[in-house]
Amino acid sequence: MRSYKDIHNILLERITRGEWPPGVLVPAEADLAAEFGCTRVTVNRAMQALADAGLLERRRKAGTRVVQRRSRDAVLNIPIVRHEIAEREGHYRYLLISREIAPPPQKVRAELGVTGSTTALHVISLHFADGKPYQLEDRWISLSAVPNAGTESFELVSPNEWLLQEVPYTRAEHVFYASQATADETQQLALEPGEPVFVIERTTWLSDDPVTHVRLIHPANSFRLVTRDQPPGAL
Amino acid sequence: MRSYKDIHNILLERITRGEWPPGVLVPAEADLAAEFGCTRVTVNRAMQALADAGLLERRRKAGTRVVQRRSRDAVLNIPIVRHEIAEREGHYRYLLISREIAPPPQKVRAELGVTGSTTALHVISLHFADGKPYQLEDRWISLSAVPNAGTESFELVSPNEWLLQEVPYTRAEHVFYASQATADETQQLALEPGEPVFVIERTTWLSDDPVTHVRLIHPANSFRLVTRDQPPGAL
DNA sequence: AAGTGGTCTAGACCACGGA
DNA sequence: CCGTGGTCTAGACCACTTC
Repeated sequence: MRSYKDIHNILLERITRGEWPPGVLVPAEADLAAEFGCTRVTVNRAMQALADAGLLERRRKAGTRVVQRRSRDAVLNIPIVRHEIAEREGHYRYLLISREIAPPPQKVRAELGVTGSTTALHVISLHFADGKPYQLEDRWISLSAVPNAGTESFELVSPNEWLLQEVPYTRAEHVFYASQATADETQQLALEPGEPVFVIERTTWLSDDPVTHVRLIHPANSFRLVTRDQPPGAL
Repeated sequence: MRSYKDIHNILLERITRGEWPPGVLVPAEADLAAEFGCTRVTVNRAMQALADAGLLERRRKAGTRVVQRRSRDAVLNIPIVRHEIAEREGHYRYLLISREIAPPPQKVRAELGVTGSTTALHVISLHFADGKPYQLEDRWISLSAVPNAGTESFELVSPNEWLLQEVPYTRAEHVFYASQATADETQQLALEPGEPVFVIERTTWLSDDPVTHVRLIHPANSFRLVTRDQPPGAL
């Protein structure tokens, strides 16, 4: 028996092997159904999966073509720091540095899409791995989107972890970059002056309502992001 | 009429709104089919999409549960440099620095999974945006996997672009990190001493056969990676 | 044993969009 | 127009896995 997964894998191989090079028109569903001795629906299921993965482009009447790839995708998995460190069997420690309600600076207001004198919750905290500073978390939380955050002290649970567990989100944007540590960061992360840091900035929304904006700052020498190893279009 | 996409979106909303919190057992396919007035197959299609996106966990007999999320995913799009710069309406220039066939150093051998005295093609090149160095590309190409590369000069087309067009791949691994530029890098990227750089390392395979390993080095002050803005589990 | 998801078939109708 | 993909239904059988 040929399942749609079998068919998917056969087609995937034809693409990755170069038997069906980019740009080429592949046979119609009906023809492939005949070839594999199954229904058109089964072939459709397999081809849709490949289209979802970005390997095929399908248009009615025009048929299905192999996509000409102009870029590569990398799927990053950004875990909760505590789990990340625990998985490496390191010793984890969390420290709350400050917590206050204040109007965010201009830059953060732009990210969160809030105006004027709206206040938000500002939490700065530090995550240690084996006694050394691993991540500085500088976060603003919208109190209108997350009123519960106002009564959470964040002394024992980091905002990162608390939010991921408590607050659903519909959209997230990430920016990654390298820079030199500021004076504050140098001190809090116990760095040498001028040392590079790796920064992750994230903003999340709950259906167009901004929830939180955070900067996660890591000493460059102890931090790397690695893609989950997942072949494109695998089932 | 309720299509499987409608049902998908309804269920997605129930999850992201918190109506179905993490860990909870959701109704069986048959029940939902009754609720939406459609066949079980249609509900199945919708729920499978949510399971593929990692929002649901399904097991026969045990039923379907909302996943407790322990991390966030970020989908990065890493374009060909030339397109990236062209899209910003910048001026692009490419320069081949060196091209030689040699045995790779230990580190690269480990990445490529090759042994001893196997030789490979080593190409170093530089990509400019508006006259300023933007990316230093330091690449090793397996000549057994890509014999064609031996006859390509790479004087006009960068290896990055040539490979993406010419050579299919089945798997890719990425590592991202920040560091201080080495002496060579400082000189080639026209940096001040000690300036930070943002490094992308990538290895690709064609069905367990290593194809290429590359280090892409960017001046930190002109480079940031941004996620494609794609809600989790969208159809 | 029984409940749940996984998948197939056969036939049907529709929606899009190229010629 | 009419070929192609998109999707639904009804019924069926199977494959797990928990009870």
